[in-house]
Amino acid sequence: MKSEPETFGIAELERMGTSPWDGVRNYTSRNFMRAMAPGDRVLFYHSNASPSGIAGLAEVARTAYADHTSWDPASPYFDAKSSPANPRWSMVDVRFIRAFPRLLALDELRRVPELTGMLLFHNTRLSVTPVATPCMDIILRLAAS
DNA sequence: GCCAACGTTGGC
DNA sequence: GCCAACGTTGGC
Repeated sequence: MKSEPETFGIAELERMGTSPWDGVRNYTSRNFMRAMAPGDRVLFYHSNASPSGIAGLAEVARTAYADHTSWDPASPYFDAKSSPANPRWSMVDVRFIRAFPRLLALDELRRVPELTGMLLFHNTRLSVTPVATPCMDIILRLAAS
């Protein structure tokens, strides 16, 4: 799951413990969130950063529910086509597990042959993408090395 | 700040 | 339902 660290980074999640992952306004990403189950591991990716990359590990704490920021006119994520009666957008809750001792930069990840199939590299505009278990294991091992 | 990729909108 | 125009994301 991607977030711009200037807006919401791994440090904020650590401070909060558990946080709603609100503001996703892309159907593909929303659907990936709807498919998540509590306990699913989440890689926290810092986008639009220098460098961008994976900053830590979290987990899904609550299955998808309506993203109420979508009908809040004061929210930057407001969507006039969403309402409490007809919520268009969803979010999950995410719980902090750990920050990696070092950032796994996009550049480094791209050079790992076993990871080349990751949707992260192929649809760079998706803020939520699934990670295959073998990729997850490789990444967690990289983070520990 | 530029630009490529791509999702969304809306006219027809 | 097509597709051009436009907006957004995100790497660099």
